[in-house]
Amino acid sequence: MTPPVKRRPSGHHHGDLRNALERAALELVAEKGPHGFSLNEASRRAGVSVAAPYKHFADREALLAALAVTGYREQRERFAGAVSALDDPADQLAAFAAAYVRFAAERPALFDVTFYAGLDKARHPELAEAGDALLATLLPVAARITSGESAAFDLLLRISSAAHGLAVFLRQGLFGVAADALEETAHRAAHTARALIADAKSSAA
Amino acid sequence: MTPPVKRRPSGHHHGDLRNALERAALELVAEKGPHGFSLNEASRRAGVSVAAPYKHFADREALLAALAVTGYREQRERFAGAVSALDDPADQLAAFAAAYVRFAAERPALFDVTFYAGLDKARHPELAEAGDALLATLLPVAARITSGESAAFDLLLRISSAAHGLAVFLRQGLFGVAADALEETAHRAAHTARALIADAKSSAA
DNA sequence: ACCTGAACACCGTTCAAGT
DNA sequence: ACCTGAACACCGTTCAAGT
Repeated sequence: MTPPVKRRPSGHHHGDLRNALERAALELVAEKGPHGFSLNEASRRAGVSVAAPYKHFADREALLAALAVTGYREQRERFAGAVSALDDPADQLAAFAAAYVRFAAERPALFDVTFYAGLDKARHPELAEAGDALLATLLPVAARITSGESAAFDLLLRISSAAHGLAVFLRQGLFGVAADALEETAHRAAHTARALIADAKSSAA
Repeated sequence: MTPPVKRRPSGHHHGDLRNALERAALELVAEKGPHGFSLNEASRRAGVSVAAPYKHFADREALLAALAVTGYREQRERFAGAVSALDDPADQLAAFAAAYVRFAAERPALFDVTFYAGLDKARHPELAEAGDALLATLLPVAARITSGESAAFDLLLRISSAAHGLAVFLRQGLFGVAADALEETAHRAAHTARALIADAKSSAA
């Protein structure tokens, strides 16, 4: 039997304060929204002083940025999974669009932190990198449909922005999109993706 | 010559503190982003005590909600203008999509407050109303293209979410969309709208 | 009716000090 | 190396009091 990890030598921590803080932060966002997160409250939940986080994160924003990187990474994994499960590139992009909406619905706190925490990309280059990695995963798929790299980027941007818009509407209940209309909205994203693919093909012809 | 309005009887205000606070708030958001706004700083800029705003707004969120209503209203005006300048419904919806992107680029602070301030619609029914008013302006246009109210709503939702996604990407510099690529992005939104219209027509046929 | 002054709990951040 | 304790400026909000 593994010993319980509850006791920690007072004055030190259990060795993974960084992760504990990230988890507490995500909890807080889930409970009170991206604005309800405070470093002090997260410290309290992790059982440390309010000064402790500064040994692991430069400031409040840096913790959020770390979570956002996690968000991008999980998106990339989901998208890669959706792509690798199919063969036809149009099917793959439609699945990507649906997965985008599903990510927002199934990981709402992570989605909000990643896209709604007001993180400045210029101040957090890791975010730009994570975003580029996402793009790099999908670009080859789009390139199998279009002729030319530029057209592939264009198509991918259109599908992504349409999926993002639907994901945001779903998250915020905008435009009459009910928060529980996940399947309908995911289907809508896939449908839109197919329409944009058809348009890209007819433009190329 | 109209007398300068600078002097105010100390102890009272110039009579429009509410507006002065809203302007100061929008200034702050423009300067430091939607999270950089504080009621105290806005009070300072308006030249009143930190308690004064509470005679005009229930709390910090209520001020933001008032600004968001302004945002929806200005959007509606812009969209109505784009629609009334044209005759063909497809042209009108394409112009609407382009205007959506332009609003984000030309009124960034207002766009951010309206969509990125984390306002809870359940707690601010005025927001839901303003959003519905927007929808009501565009629905008849979409209905001229589709057969049936439900299909019109569907088409409008697709065009709006695509435009919203592009607007967000432009505002946040996501997905390689440069912040200064306004015309290109507006054109992209219009193009996407036309593709979705074509798809709606072919689905109906 | 509209505003001030003072107060409270809370937050982000810093820094010297402890182990 | 990693954390605490105490401190600072700042914030949202309340309330009694002033005119």
